[in-house]
Amino acid sequence: MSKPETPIQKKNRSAIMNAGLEVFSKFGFRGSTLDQIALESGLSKPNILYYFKSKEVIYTTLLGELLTDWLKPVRDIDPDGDPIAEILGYAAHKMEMSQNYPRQSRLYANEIIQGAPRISNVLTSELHEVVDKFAQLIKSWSKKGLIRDVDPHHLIFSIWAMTQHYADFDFQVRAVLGHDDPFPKGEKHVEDMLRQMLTV
Amino acid sequence: MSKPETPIQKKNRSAIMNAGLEVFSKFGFRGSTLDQIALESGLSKPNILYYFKSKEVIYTTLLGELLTDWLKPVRDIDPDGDPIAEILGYAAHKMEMSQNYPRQSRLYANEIIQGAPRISNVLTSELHEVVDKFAQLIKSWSKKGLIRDVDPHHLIFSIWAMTQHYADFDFQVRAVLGHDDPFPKGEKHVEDMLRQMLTV
DNA sequence: GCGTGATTTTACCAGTTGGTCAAAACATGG
DNA sequence: CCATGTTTTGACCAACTGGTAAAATCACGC
Repeated sequence: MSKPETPIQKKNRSAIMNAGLEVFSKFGFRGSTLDQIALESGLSKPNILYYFKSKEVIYTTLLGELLTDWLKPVRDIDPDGDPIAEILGYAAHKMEMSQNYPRQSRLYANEIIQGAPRISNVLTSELHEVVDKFAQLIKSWSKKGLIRDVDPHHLIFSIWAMTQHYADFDFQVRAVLGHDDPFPKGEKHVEDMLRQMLTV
Repeated sequence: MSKPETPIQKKNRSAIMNAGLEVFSKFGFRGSTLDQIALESGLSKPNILYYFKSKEVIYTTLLGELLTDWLKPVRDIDPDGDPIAEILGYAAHKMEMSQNYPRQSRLYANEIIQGAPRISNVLTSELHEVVDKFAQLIKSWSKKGLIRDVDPHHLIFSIWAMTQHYADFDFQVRAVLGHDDPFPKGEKHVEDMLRQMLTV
C-alpha cells in the first residue's frame, strides 16, 4: 500500500526526472553529478535525495520508464496486418520518438555503449524475447512471399540504427547538413530504403 | 624541431593512448578519471601527466587520431570507379572498422552524443566539406542513371548508422542474438540492403 | 663507473563528489 | 491558530578528482 502522492511530490519528482534525463542523457551515469541535476531542477541537492534515495535510483528509474516505452511499439505490431505497412509503421514510430524524445534515445545509447551494466538482464530477457517474436513474424512473412527474404534480426538492427542515429548523432547530422531540420527528409529516406529492401 | 622519441617514451605514450581509449570509450570524457587510466596503463598518475599535460590532452589527442582514420576512406572513394562497388566498398570498410576498432567508434559516439563540445569545429568544416563532396558524387551518379535516385546525405547517414551500430550497440546486439558473432551476417545484410537501395 | 638528463615516485593540495543529519520552515486539516 | 506531518535547508563528511612540486631513481653514452 503506497501512500497517494501529494501535489508537491508529483511536481518535484517530475522536475527531478526531467532534470535527470537532461543531465544523464548528456554525460552518462558516471559523468553526471547530483549538483548538475540540482541546478537543472531548481531543487537543492539534499532535497533531491529526499525524493530519490540515491543518484543511481534516479538513473535506474529513468531507464525503467524508458524501456517500457521502448518495448511497447514492438509488442503492438499486428501479425495480421500488411507486413510492409507494419514494418514501415514501426520504423516511422521510432523515427518520431527520435524526433520528439531525443534525450531518452541518448540516455539509452549511453547506457548501452557503457556496456549496459544496469540493464543487461532486461536485454537478455525481455528485449531478447520480444525481438525474437518479432523476428519470427518477419520470417513467416518472407516464407509466405509477402516480403523479400531478409535476415529478420539484422533488419531490426538496421531500423534501430537508422532511426536512433537521428537522435543520438543529431549534432553530427546537423553539422553536416548545415542546420536544416533533418527529420522530414530522413524519414522519407528511411521509408524508401526499407521499402526497397522489403518489396518482392 | 621536436626531439626524437626514446623507446621508453614510445612505449609509455602508446600505453597511455591505449588505456585512455579503453576508459574514455566506456565512460566519455567527464565520466573517466586519470586514476582509471593510470590503473589500466600500469603507470602512476603523475607519470601519466609527465607524458600528457592534462586529461583533456589525452582525450583530444585520441579524438584527433580517430578523425584522421575516419575521414580517409571517404576521401579515397574513386569518382571513376563503379558506383555501387565504391559505395558498398566504403560500407564494408566501415563495417570492418566497427569490428576491429569498436572502442574508437564508441569514443566517437560518446563525444557526439555529448554535443561534440571538443570537435564541433571539425564537424562543421572538414567533415561537412568531405561529406558534401561525397554527396555530390553520389548525386552525379544517380543523375547519370548509374544508381537509383536517393538522397545522398541521408544515404551516408544510413551507412554510418548501420555500420557503427554494430560497434556502439554491440552489447545489445549480442544480448538479442544470444552471443553469436553478429558481424558476418550483419555485413551481408548491410550489403544486401544497400544494393537493393541503389540498384536501378 | 660516472655524470647527466630522462623517468618515476612520494607527498601533497584545493575543489568536487555522493550522501547524511538535525534543525528549520512550511502546509494543512481541525 | 495550533498541532502534526511534510518539505526544505545549512552544515557537514569522507572519498575522490585533476593536478603540482621536489626528491628519488633510472638509463646510457662517455
